[in-house]
Amino acid sequence: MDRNKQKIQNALRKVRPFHDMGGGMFGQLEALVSCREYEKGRVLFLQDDPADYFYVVVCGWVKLFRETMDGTQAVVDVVSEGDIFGECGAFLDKKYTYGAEIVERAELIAIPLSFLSKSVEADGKFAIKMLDFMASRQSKVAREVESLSLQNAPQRIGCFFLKLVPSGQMTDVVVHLPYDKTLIASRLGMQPETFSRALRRLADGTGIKIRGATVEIADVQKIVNFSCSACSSGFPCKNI
Amino acid sequence: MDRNKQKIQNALRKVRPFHDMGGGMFGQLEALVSCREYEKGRVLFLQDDPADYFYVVVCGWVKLFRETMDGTQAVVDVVSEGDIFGECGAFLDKKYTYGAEIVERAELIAIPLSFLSKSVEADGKFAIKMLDFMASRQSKVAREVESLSLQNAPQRIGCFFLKLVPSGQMTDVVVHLPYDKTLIASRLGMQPETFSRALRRLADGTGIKIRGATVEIADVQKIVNFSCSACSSGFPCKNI
DNA sequence: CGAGGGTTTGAAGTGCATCAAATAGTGTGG
DNA sequence: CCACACTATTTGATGCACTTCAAACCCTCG
Repeated sequence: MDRNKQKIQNALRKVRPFHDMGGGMFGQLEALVSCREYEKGRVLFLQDDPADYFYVVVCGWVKLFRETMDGTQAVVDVVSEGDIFGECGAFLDKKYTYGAEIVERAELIAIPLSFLSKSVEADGKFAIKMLDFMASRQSKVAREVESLSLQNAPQRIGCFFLKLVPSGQMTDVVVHLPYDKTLIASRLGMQPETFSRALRRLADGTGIKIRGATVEIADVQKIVNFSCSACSSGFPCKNI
Repeated sequence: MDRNKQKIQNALRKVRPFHDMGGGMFGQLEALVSCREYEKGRVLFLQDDPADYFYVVVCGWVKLFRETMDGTQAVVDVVSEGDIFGECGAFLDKKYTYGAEIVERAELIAIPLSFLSKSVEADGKFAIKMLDFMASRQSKVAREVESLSLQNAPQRIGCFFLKLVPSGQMTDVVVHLPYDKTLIASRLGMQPETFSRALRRLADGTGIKIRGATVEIADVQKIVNFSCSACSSGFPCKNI
């Protein structure tokens, strides 16, 4: 039990807008939350479902998506450790604006949305932190829009890889694709076939080596040159 | 003077998150703000400029954009009456995350960002309203992402027209394009030439008539059928 | 009236999607 | 440990949508 509390506190410390949450606030929170494991394929909620909880990702990957009337799916985001999702349900009509599905076995902390709105209302400092978080999230999404309209398929993949590279490392990096290539493809707004071919074009242009789900990057700068000229955030473009 | 105050108060009443602002808050505000006219072409600020003010649009149109290293421009949004912009500068690094340029002569109210952060910190109810606003803004941008990846050019234009139709009206609507076709094109992530041709395809498919900047829509439902099947927000999809 | 930007049209090229099929990879039960 | 089923990924062929470049047209405004 105590171990679980410790885990939750550690996890929250890494997550905006909770990273410097005071002991008092944590005290209120710990009674309310649970940390659980979820299997791949599990659907947490769907778009327009009434919303009660939002989630903090401790580990694993979660796909956020929307579905059109004719059945196609658009991937809004794929989130992981240190991200939160579902917080949109605290506002608007208390409905989720996207669906959420586990794509790699994940541990999640579920927190009542009521806790979030109460905290915002009662604690001005926390409200600022929350707004700060929302603003950065928004600028992240704005960049997605830009990326879709200004970068071609190989460039978008390069951009995606750059975000996986530990910051500071510029040579001989090995990164691991965090989830299916098919999902990466739809995350980047392209078809799986296009992804496969674009990946080859990227490799030809930057000298990276692809072996299954492993990518060996000899020179990070080559990817920067290849991808970032068509993007308005210079490198490093990690989402603030 | 008094007339100006009246105008500002009326304008703010139509704008989230200020629509039901109390008299006290307005009292603090009125000393700080000004309402001015700006000519077409005027650049208010650029991406990464240090931010002091955010703006409320009383009338006119303002383009929000980002520029890449190779000089291309991505239009993030084009806002008008009832919208605010630049509020992102209150958070993050106190920098604007996009540039702003007047595209149709506009009247704007400039409000110090410090007023915004103080109000959020001091007034819990207002903080909630602000977050509500940010959440709806975000879901709007998420829809843009979706729209870019799931709808083709003529469908995106149809979607754009639907947002110009007064709600409820379903037959014999005449709408007026609010700004240059070239700008609409880049707002929708396409080239002017593509816009021109796609507009014709839309007209062929839905029976609308284009005369210069005027669009005559005999049957709104035809546009809905044409555009909305590839979108996850049903009609009406006005941005909440 | 003439200059300049906005808009349309034409022709040609590119990139991505689609359909179809082969191949690799993964987990299953025998 | 192998055979099988099933999924993920790659490859090929083809078509369409959008872009690009070039030029004409239109409209407005000095």
